[in-house]
Amino acid sequence: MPATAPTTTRDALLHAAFAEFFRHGFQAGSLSAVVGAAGATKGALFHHFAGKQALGHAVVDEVVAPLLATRWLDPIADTDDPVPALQASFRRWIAEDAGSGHWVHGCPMNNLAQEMSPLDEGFRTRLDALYARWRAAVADALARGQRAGSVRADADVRAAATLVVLAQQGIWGTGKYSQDPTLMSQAGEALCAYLDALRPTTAR
Amino acid sequence: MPATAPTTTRDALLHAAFAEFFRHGFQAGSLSAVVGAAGATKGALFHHFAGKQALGHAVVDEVVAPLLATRWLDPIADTDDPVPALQASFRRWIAEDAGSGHWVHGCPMNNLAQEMSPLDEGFRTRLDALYARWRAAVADALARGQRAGSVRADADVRAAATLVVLAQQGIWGTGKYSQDPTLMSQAGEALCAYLDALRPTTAR
DNA sequence: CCGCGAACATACCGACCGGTCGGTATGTCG
DNA sequence: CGACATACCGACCGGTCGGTATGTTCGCGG
Repeated sequence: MPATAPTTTRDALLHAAFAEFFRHGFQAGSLSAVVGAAGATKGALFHHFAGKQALGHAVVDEVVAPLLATRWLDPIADTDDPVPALQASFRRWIAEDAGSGHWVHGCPMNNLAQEMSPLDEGFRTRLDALYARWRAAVADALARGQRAGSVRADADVRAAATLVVLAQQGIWGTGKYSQDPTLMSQAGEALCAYLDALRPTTAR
Repeated sequence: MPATAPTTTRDALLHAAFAEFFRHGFQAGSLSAVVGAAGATKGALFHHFAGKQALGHAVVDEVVAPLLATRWLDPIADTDDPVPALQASFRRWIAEDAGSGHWVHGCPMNNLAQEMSPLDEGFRTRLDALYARWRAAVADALARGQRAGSVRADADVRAAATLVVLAQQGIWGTGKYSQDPTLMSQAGEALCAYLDALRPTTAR
């Protein structure tokens, strides 16, 4: 076994690449900056990844996808009352990103999807699949809510799930260009109001 | 006099730059490609614009802003019944972009806002102002609807306007990564359903 | 008819990019 | 201990980028 575990250098590169692409975009992101931030060298990077494109794909698979799961999928995976769960997620992550300052760079997943989808089919299929999984998770949670009586029976769960995910893109995008956390949370509250309308009238 | 009038060269450069930045983004967009598409030269470009940044700002001021006005602002400028007007706009532009194929590149204004806002304050302030004007136009239209009785009096027009504009970003973003016009129009219909809920219950 | 500046064109520059390649250090294995 | 593999290093390459310096054309006031 080598002195340093092989996964450590690779992971350092992967996370440095995620940060670099998050801040500057994929195309404008510099591999020299990535290896610098990771404390590695070009040789190490090209040893572990076939090229910039492969590095980007690995970032989606191994960094972005788990982030999506912990942030948005897991919190609604088992709930029978999805409306407050979704509202809590939105309020929590809006507040957290506003506090950390990460919000000025938008949503990493949406950034990559918007920049790379028309240019690289590998990026597009990966990110399209992630967004489809996201919509399905929201739709499933809403359907469970319908069965449990916490969501109106006449609600179109597929359309609602599409709107929720699409609104997440819009909210983080709004924060990015406005650099105004007030506007961002106002946008979040507008979505929360929409979600409230999905509850049965008796529960309101 | 040159073979082409001076304003024509400048306009050709401007529109070629708009197309180039729309397809490849601002940073990845090439000035050589711009001058090639415009049938001009580097000398002409740097004669009319101080640099790539100034060219980009001019594209926002002189191409994107008028496009926003004709597409989204003018159609709701005077209406007292904003809900069907907004729905018609969304359905029309979704259908048009799906037909032209432009939709795979998303929304030009949102593309620039997402890419350049964290990097260039000149872009950010311009695009932030355009989005603010957009939100104001929607909110004004909804307020007129309230006065005319075509919009529920208890609706929060500011929050609704924020959601409508944010949803536009999300819908075009969804079309871009999914490359699925069906999903895009489904997203549009989800928003139209939300808009329907803004009408008075008696009108439904 | 002349000069003069605006409107271009052409040739070129340095910087930086992703990617390559010869080499090395540190193992493992028979 | 020799043969080989993995992990990593860093100088270097071709190419493209935004930008510039200089030359040329041409309408137009005098």
